[in-house]
Amino acid sequence: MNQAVTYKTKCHACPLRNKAIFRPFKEEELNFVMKFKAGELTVEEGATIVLEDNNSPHLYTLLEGWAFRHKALQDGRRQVLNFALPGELIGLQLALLDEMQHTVTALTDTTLCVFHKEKIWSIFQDYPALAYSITWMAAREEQLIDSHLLSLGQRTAKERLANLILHLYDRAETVGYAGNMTLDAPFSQGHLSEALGITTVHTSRTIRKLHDLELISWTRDRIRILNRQALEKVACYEPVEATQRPMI
Amino acid sequence: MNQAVTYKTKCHACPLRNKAIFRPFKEEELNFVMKFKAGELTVEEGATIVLEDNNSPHLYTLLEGWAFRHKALQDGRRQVLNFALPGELIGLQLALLDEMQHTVTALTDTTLCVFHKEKIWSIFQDYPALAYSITWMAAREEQLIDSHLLSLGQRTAKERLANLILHLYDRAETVGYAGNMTLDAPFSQGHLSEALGITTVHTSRTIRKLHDLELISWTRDRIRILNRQALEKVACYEPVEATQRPMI
DNA sequence: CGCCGAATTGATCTTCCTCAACATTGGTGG
DNA sequence: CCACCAATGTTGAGGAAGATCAATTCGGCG
Repeated sequence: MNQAVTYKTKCHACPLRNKAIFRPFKEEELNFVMKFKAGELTVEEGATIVLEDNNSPHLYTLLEGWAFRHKALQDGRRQVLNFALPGELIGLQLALLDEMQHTVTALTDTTLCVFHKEKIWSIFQDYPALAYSITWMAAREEQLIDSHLLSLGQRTAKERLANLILHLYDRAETVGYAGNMTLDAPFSQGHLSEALGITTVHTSRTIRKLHDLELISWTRDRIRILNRQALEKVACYEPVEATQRPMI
Repeated sequence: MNQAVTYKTKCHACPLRNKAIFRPFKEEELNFVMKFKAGELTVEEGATIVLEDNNSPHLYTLLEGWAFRHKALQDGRRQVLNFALPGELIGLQLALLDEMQHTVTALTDTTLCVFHKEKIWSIFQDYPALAYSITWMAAREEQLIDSHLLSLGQRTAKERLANLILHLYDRAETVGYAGNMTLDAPFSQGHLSEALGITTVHTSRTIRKLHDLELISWTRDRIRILNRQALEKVACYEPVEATQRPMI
């Protein structure tokens, strides 16, 4: 399963923490996280990070790359629940509820920080500030899914697509994966379809529509927003405000 | 806004805690929660409990009745994100993220336990077990939304409805709001439609289909499951297992 | 160059929406 | 207690959004 454990990055030298979007860490907190950290993991594009119903003993923070959470019906229909970007926790449900009801797959080659999930309890006992951060992140994830749910339930395909592009752009920008109206998009139209709840055929046609309206341009691995204002209008977009957030 | 504060129920005499579904509480924990509790609130059917963008200083536990979380687009299209039953936290996103991106409305007359949200931090500091419970509940809520998301994205209207009925029945049963294949259903077809992401017209027709298949019966305020096995099949249902859960 | 997976396009079918009329229910006031 | 009203639910007809099926085309890559 294309996974390799290494111990490269020390938390103090964590390349993520410098990003403006993350709340600064005290020396003390860093030391604590270091103790909590079990190692580092590299996962290749397309490989599974956490499998549904699989009781892995780990909890992760995505350090580098894209991943996505998804969930399938018995007959194979699959829904992408959300995309994950660096700084986000993976496997929290598993750690807390002792069961995973979705799968997480690497969209690109990824690097992850590995934690032992049994130690999560010690965080709650010894480091309330970190425990609070974890809960904060869980609540934020819920917000993201809430708005995705609103999309699937109420928006048309075109609105959904426009919305997803803007949403991913904004999130990717905070970690340097997008900027200058350009989003490095490692997902295929297939992934997009599964997130939007429409077929690939219809996704292709919908992209074309936005393209013809000169709102976006689309190349294999790059999405460019040509007219943000108009795109937001199509999307009925409500921006995610970008206050500093915690990270573990 | 039809809200009245009282101080009736002492946590020790909380009518909910006896339910088998909830994890037993130590005397010590009860005392702590008592201190945290600010009072009790009664909200009438149809009234708003927490409003989007409104920075209420409170966090609630639903004690009695049904509520629902929903979120709307500017043009009025509205999506029900989830229904809330006794024992569930309301307003956690607000308490943690300091902003609410959805509204919570009482579906029936409800009673709520009121907490001051600033005190949430003291829970994390002084009572890690309770903090853990809060996070647990957040993670579980995420699971529920995940599976709702799967429905909206991948299931047909008929499957969605069948699924929602089973899901609500199972959840309601754990708190005594359903049993014997009968669910006391305080929601209108309108609410159901907004949860399923389809129009009321189509909801009505879809109910009729399940009715004609003799899977359910439907009266104004009561849904009866006539053939659970067949209904599960239609729904592609995956049951929520019912392990004991925490409550605050 | 040839292959394979991903993307595009067209034609047709199904699901669900829209609009509009009508029925039913529960509540309210005379 | 009945009559009326508003909200909710039902039914029909026609239309639009999106699915399905199938045939190409495109774009890396060995």
